[in-house]
Amino acid sequence: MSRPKASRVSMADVARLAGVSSQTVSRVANGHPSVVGTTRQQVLAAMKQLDYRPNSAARALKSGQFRTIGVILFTLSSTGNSRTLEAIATHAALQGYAITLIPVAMPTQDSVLGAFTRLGELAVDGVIVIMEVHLLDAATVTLPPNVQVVVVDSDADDRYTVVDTDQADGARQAVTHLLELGHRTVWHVTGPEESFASQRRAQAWRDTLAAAGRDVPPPLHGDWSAESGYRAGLALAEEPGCTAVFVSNDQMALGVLRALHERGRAVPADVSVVGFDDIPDASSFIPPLTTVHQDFAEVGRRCVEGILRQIERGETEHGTALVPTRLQVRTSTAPPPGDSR
Amino acid sequence: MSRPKASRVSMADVARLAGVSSQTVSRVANGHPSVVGTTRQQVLAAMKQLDYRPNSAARALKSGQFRTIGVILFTLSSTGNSRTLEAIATHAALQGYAITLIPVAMPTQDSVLGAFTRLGELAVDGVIVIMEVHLLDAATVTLPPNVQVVVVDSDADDRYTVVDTDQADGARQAVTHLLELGHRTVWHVTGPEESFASQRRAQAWRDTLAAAGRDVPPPLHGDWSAESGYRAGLALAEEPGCTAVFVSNDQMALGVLRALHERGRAVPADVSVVGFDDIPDASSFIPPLTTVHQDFAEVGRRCVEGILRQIERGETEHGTALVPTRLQVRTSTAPPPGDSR
DNA sequence: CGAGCTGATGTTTACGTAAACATTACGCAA
DNA sequence: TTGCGTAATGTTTACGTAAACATCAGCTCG
Repeated sequence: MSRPKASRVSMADVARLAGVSSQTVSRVANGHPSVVGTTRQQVLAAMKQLDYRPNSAARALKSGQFRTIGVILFTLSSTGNSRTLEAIATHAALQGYAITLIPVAMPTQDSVLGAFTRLGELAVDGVIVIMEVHLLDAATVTLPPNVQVVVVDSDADDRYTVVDTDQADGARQAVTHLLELGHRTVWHVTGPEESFASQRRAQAWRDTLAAAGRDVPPPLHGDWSAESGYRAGLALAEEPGCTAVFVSNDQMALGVLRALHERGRAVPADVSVVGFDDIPDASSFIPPLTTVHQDFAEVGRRCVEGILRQIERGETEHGTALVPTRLQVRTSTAPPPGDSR
Repeated sequence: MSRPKASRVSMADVARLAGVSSQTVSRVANGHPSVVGTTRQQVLAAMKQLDYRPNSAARALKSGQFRTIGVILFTLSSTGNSRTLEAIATHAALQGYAITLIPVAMPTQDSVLGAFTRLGELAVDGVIVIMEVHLLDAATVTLPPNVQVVVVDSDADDRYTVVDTDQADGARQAVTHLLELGHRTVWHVTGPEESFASQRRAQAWRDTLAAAGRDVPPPLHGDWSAESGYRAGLALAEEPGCTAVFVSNDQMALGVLRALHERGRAVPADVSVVGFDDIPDASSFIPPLTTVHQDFAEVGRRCVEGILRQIERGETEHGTALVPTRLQVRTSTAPPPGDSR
């Protein structure tokens, strides 16, 4: 085990060994052009010999930039959040930025406020918020100056740059698919009320049915969890007229599938089910789930792009970027029973 | 929108407004006892008025500590990793530490090496590695001094502090449960070869069967994905003697369930299935899955504890902490067919 | 042949904080 | 009263880096 006492090697140490000034070392470290080849070689050799590593704290202090992006989120337990985070981390690393995680213990304004307060002292150049913005409103005042914000899952709001999956179009594709199979109408299991994503999926479901002149059944409410989907599914199993369900995420769809199975309603023979997200497991549900594919990687990529545009180029126009979705058809959907097509 | 030009407020600014020296401001900021009440009030008022926020870069430069922990991981797509990360982030925040995420694009030694090199320039006091350590070996040399390491999923190895779920005991519980139900033996679907977790679960499966004097069927190999579990499940469905399967994680178990269902083998009437992890969705599988519950939150908590012990108290004894597991019995397990108990 | 320029390198300084040391002022004991 | 200790606060300095400015040598061109 190496002794931990080894104090850090600084530019001055390298400079001394290489017989140059520390400024020259700095120039070599930052790839400044006006250093002649032989000098550069000496410095590089000295760096290597001493195992020199730049001190990011000093660099940040001098430059005022941390090359770090903070990500505020409530939970990693949803596939969407963790996949988005992963994509953000990957793309940020590619651009030479680090990611600092700022978990919010509970989705209350107080906790969010606390997170933002801590953030004030944190070394970040920008923040990506993966959370409903209405929780953000009260916190705005405490945001430090010079810190940029990009938001996922937001109300359309010109105070922030927003990146989001095209929820409405995804829901429309799901409902249209079921109608085209011949179903007279489509039932719906929503996510939690506070979620803008859930709201938009529900609204698009309603609109699509209305546009086709169909009845709009009362929506059932879930909370994204498979368990809540199971409860909704039990209720749906009691509705004899229900032949098609659009569930607001895949986990709840899993619960719906189980409830229907337990109640003896076959999927897709009796009831067709469509989910939303296309989590990796969806293709292994019983039966494999037809679902709206979300491109989380793209969402993450655009978040990083957006925040870097603000940090590095000082752009402040707050646009909304919608990432398209795609319906992934598997075997949980079919024409309604009695349909002979 | 506030102008982003607002340059940061420093201690000197606060000191000027409060009519004290900047050192007094520093003392107030750090809760130093020897500041009299009235002075403290003045300083606090000035801080508030100017919206002062300490500059963490300067603080880190001065103190040599970043109050930040780096977390290196390969992917967030597995439930275990993201739940562990979440727990780490929560507990670190509680202790006043921030988390920096260091994603490794691919699980190759080169990528890991790259991550560690970047890490050298990164502002972290310690690192938690959620990854098989054999990928770590080549990278060790490049680890900066003064950076402590805690490892999850490791070989027993006294070079690092290791925190891990008690894989072996979990697997033993799973197999014992099936044997006690009356099954003559238990088949097994493994995770990827490189994973120590998978290796240990497989070894414990083998040992438990051997200790009970049972035959050890050839293990089937998966890669943690539901799809790979499905393929293993298809093979198992062809084994008439197979009445019980221990699958190395819940996602693969999901695939096994689908394969058995498609091949007309009823679970648990014909075949019993046990998983590992107890992901939230496991209770909504068809049928709800009996599985080994992992306490990811506890793993995360102990990781943070371990790394802080090294960072703050300089302890360097490298122990291994095993977090216990618990068998969560649901309805995917039953006595074998023909068993009349 | 020297003025002026250019390219390479060195010197000074500032970033914001906090440890170490210095200076007050006040109270209490001799 | 004087001297000394102590509590409260101020002053100096260093952390490692990089921008700004300074210097110096060599070279071109009138």
